[in-house]
Amino acid sequence: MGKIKYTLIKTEGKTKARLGKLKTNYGEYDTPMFMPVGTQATVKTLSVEELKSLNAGIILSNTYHLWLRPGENIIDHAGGLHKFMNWNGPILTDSGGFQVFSLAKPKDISEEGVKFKNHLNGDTLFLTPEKSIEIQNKLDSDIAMSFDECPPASASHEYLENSIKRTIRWAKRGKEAHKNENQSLFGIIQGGPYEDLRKYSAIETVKLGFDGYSIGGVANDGESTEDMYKAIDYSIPYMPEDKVRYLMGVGEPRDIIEGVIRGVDIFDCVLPTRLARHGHAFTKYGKINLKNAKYKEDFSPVDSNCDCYTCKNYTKAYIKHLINADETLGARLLSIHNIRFLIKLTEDLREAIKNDNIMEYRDIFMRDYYGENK
RNA sequence: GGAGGGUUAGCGAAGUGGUCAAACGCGGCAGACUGUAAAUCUGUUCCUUCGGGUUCCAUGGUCCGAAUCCAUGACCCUCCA
Repeated sequence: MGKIKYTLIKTEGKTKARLGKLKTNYGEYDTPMFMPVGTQATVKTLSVEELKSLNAGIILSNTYHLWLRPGENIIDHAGGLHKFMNWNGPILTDSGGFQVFSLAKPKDISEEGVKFKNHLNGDTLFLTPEKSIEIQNKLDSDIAMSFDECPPASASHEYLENSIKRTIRWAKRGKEAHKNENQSLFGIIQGGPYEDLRKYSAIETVKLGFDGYSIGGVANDGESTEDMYKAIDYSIPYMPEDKVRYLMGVGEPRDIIEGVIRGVDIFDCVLPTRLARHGHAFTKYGKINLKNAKYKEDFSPVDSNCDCYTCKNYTKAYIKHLINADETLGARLLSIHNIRFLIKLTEDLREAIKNDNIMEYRDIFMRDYYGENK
């Protein structure tokens, strides 16, 4: 048991795409990798057996949500998050940084920490970098994230400059508060789409010395895809080669591919499970909406190219019926498929890196999925 | 046999003289969703060649004007015999 260890195996011939290995407390995993999100200590609608069957590696959980419910002490008493949720694979906990964006107002953010309105009962709460790390230590996840401010896409250069500096000070405080020797701690690079800010944030964060680094603030509320790629391109050059690189919150297939090409190793996203609950499915030929009337009598699988349990056993017509009837099995079957789709995408990307033909892979994928040649 | 109440768009249900092609809910049809306050949210839902046309059980009437008032009929419900 100990810290996570990243080993770079090779870099793809013509791009920055990296093939790597991640040694964790719960086994070794290949990167690039997609990590399903299970905010409340559950990947919504899925059992851990189902997750395993998808070849999932690391899964995510969330400090803020588990802090409120059931409380970190209960999870501690249960023997940690792995035991509590019966997941014997690696877990990464987000720090609550995203909730700074989604629940707090700018005026609630101070040097000391962030004032939240408890979304369950309206109580006023205060989360600090130290508190976030302390909670994550107790949750006993394998990877803890630094507590950062995740500013909205509309934030100005001036606002962002102050914000990233504070986030760096918070990262330092969090690192000093971090006590769990079996838990890795990652730093987060912010700075919006600005080259100078990303550079500054990356250099200063790396100076503090973390076990891995992530790029944040690219998938909050309508950042353009262009700005996301800028954020990656401006951050990557300053991120160490021997540490894993994590692009937070990204899961649109195009963005995973573009992220990998730019040198990102791991991704997480709520998209596959949320889309599933809303009746949508990723397929080789683009995203489809099972609610559409045209699938009423379509007795073919969601994606005939897919190897998942759902595609091997169920038809579009049946899943459409389940979604329309508001039956939870529909959401579950589509969650299985959508997560598998993204994990399979990363498996294919690893293969393409091995074969030094990731650009060709991208072009074919884009043509099939988006019907374009980008 | 007597006394009341009712009939509104696919369904349920508001509306009781003009601002009504008719609230709202459901259902239907689409769209959005990127570190999950998200099994949520948004749009649309009589026909249309977008000028307009035809509607509120049916027919007739009053009125400048009717889903709304009057008459008759049909059907439904409740209570009394």
